Amino acid sequence: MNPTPDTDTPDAAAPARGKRPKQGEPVIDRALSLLAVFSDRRRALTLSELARHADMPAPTALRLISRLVAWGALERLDDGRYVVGVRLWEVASLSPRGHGVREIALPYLEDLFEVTRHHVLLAVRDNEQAVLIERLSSKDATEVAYRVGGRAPLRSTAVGLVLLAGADQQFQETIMAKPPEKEPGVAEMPEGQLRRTLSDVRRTGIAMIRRSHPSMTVSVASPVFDAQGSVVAALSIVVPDGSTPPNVLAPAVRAAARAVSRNLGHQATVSADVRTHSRG
Amino acid sequence: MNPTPDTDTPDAAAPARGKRPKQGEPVIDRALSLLAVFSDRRRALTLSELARHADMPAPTALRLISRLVAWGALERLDDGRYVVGVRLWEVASLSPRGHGVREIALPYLEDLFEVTRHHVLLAVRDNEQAVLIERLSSKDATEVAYRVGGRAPLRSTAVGLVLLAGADQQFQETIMAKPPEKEPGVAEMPEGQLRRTLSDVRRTGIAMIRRSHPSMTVSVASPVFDAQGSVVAALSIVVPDGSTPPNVLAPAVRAAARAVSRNLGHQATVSADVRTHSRG
DNA sequence: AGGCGGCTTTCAATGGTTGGAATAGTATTG
DNA sequence: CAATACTATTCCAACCATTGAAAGCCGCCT
Repeated sequence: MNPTPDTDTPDAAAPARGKRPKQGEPVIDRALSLLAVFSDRRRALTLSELARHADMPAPTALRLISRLVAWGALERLDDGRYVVGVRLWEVASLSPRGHGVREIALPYLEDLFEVTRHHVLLAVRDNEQAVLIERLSSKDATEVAYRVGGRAPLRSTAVGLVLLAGADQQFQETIMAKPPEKEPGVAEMPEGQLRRTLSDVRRTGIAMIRRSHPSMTVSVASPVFDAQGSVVAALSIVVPDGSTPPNVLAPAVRAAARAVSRNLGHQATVSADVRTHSRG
Repeated sequence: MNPTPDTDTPDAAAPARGKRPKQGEPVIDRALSLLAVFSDRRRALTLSELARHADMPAPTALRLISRLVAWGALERLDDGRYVVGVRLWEVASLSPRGHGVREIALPYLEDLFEVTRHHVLLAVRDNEQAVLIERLSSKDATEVAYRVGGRAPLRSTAVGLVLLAGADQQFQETIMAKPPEKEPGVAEMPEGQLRRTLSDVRRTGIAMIRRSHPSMTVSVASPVFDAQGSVVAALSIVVPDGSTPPNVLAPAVRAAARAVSRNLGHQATVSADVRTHSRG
């Protein structure tokens, strides 16, 4: 029912035909932005949802998605919605900092978990946050804040503090220059105290955080080193506040972290003089 | 090199300039084929290696890779090589059939593992193979054939048989029409026996495979169902041949698989076919 | 019985993409 | 130390994959 179906002459000033408002973004970026739409809360999405969130026309989204589905990066459910596919998961499992450390650490995490029956976590740093690589939990454990694959702030979690303490100086300054992420149930640390804490973490190999939010818990974390002596991950245990005293947990966590480090090729050199002088 | 270096006028018959040998492949496919180059054996690759294996010119590969790195799908190591990135792993962790079932199944896998101290596996089907989603192993367990993220044949592994038995009829016929994948250390099954085996698996909820290759082991697997009653995964245990009798393991594996199924929303209806469960 | 929303196909215009060539950097060899 | 070989990176003109409005479908709600 077009009100003016007659005149097929758009006349002058009507280049409405070939219009391409905002071409210019590389195809890959668009495809990746489609993947980025998926989140903890959005695990199954329709075409239009994907198109909307990735900010592109439906036909374009469909074409890209079809390719992703053909390859296996996405899968289509019976109801027409799309989910992240096993093929992508498969490739991602080759990520050294993802499944790589996980695979090596898992047996030790299991031992720790079996002995304590509390949450055991493994996390790595990605940019300005910690990413949870693994979490072992019994069915009846306390409520926990983070899920595997999720992100946590550096300044207000035990694993975060460990990873931050192990990062290079410049990065630490960058982080401290920024306002801290608000984290519910965790006391915010003034900069001075944070610096002292980080220094302590480096010295003792232990970070500790008490939080009250999802539930009253204490987290104890310890760094995992690679062969070059860099902190590549943080191992932690989360227990209900008041159950096992933290100072009892610390040695177990440290021991587990050291075991993992050793398996990563870290030479647990005795204290000092670990300076390598190579490349500027 | 050029026999006529003088005249800078290419003159006629010099179409060497604009040559387009084999353009025509969508950009995404190329990017994905770069990701596909990574494998268990190739976890860190140089630009030229990637370009070679993905069969594309280095500049093209570089451009695509740069985008992938910018997004976090790949990461660049200090030595210039590329590895799969944490960001990709993060998105992949949203895969329902990957980390999804894993997350739900993990506590039960842990229980089973803790009691038996043998390998516990979780696998899903992707196309014509099983993909290993999770594997719990103690540090001192027997040698094992597959790694998490790896693939296994459907016809010659316990999890494979379970997944095959749970697939739709048409798919099963497709598989059986093809020559079986050669698998070292596993006796090949003639079609008739395979059909009988699959039928047994459906009836009893248990598949069993004895293999001699990496070491002498027996695998016992059982299906995991979703709310619709489809087989979405297979749970299995792998023990050294001659240790625990398989008929002792079967109930434990079945129970664990059922527990996972229930958590996935499966209503364990009492099937008419299963009137006597203890096969006598 | 019509409107609405989402999904899919079509197609001409075009700009992102391409890859040879050249340059720069780096490791290996004589 | 030069020669060699390889890899990584930049450049750019030709061009084809990509684009998105438009229109056709389909199912659903009213």
